[in-house]
Amino acid sequence: MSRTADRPAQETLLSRALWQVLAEQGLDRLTIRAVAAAAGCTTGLVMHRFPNRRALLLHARHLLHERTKQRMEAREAAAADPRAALRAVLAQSLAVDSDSRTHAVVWLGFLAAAVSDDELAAAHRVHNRAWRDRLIRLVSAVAPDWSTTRVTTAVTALAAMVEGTAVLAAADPAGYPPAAQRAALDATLTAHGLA
Amino acid sequence: MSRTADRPAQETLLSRALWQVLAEQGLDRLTIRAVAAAAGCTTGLVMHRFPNRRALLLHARHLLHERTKQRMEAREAAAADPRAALRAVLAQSLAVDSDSRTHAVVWLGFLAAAVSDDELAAAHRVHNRAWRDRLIRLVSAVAPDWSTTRVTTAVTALAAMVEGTAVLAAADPAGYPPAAQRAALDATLTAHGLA
DNA sequence: TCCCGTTCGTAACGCTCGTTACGAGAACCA
DNA sequence: TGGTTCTCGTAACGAGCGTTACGAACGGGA
Repeated sequence: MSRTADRPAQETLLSRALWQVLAEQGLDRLTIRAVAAAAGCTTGLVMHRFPNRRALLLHARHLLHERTKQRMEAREAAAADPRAALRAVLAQSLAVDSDSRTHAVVWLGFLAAAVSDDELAAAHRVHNRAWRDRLIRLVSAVAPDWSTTRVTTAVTALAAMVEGTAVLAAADPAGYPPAAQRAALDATLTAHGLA
Repeated sequence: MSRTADRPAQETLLSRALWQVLAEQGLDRLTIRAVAAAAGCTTGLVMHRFPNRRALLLHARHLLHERTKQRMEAREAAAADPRAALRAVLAQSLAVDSDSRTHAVVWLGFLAAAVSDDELAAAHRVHNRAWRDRLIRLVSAVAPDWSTTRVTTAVTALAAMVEGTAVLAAADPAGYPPAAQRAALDATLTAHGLA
């Protein structure tokens, strides 16, 4: 070792810079130079931590997954019963404050990039499958007498509804205020008999 | 006039090339050279029809709107009653065949680009507002006794559900087959009492 | 204290991009 | 038929990108 290398501190510094660039400028402007500028260092350090730009992208995708998982498990654990857990987990996808809005923006960016990038598409499929499995478990707990096809269909509808709300709110925050997003979610849960 | 300039034919040729590049390679790879290659001409012709790349982008955005509008009005006009019209208009947003899938892919690209592009964001807001107004009209026709807040909340939920389904299917076609998308839509309409 | 390995800033290379300038060629008018 | 004008292909420029190479700075072992 030499030259004061504080690895963990640099990791978090670069991850924060990565997230910031991604939220403010979008996926296609996630350049080595932009990350270096946001982190207050030079491209040399960035390239010393990541072999190439692609690794930077995949690390950002990993960060997105980590943050999503953390938030979801915290919400589910804090819920009193399955109904509250289902609503909390679904509401976590909405874009209702600064954090969740940037989260939705970053997610939208990776979703759009996945259509012409096999690796990102594969990552999306894995995480989306896990997300659906979680919802299936929760819906089954709330409505134990439903058939599996009814459960999966309801989960598809619920997942699509919250993700759709999130991306629409990401692109038009003023048109989708938090109250409207929550009202739409509550109306959907009530309509499906899951409220 | 000189040198055999068939304007309308070139317009459609370039529009088709534009759409093809957009569907196959995504918004960020929509370059002058890529469009010229897809159209089988040189960059000179493209730059003679469009002043710059931005005009190309905005024309593509306009194309997206035109195609959406055409498909929606045809479906609504062909419906027997308001319920059928509502379902048809919502189902038009799903990604169930080759055309609607590329449509969803292109729409997803512009949506993601809108978060860091004021002009595209404004265009998105205008068209999304018109889309919501159409849904409000149809839902009001199906459920005339609903309050306006109930109608707008239901419309938000319905719009988010179909757009969410479309973008999820665009990113993971195998995970969201046409039957699953239609089943989710039908379940949602039934749950809301609008089937 | 001297040397060495690690760390990271600096600068360059090649590539692709948008954009511009210029010239060749075809239609049209005289 | 010669000149003019519009059309469009060709080629170049500068900017920004990912990536690489190199060298300076710094801490630790001898």
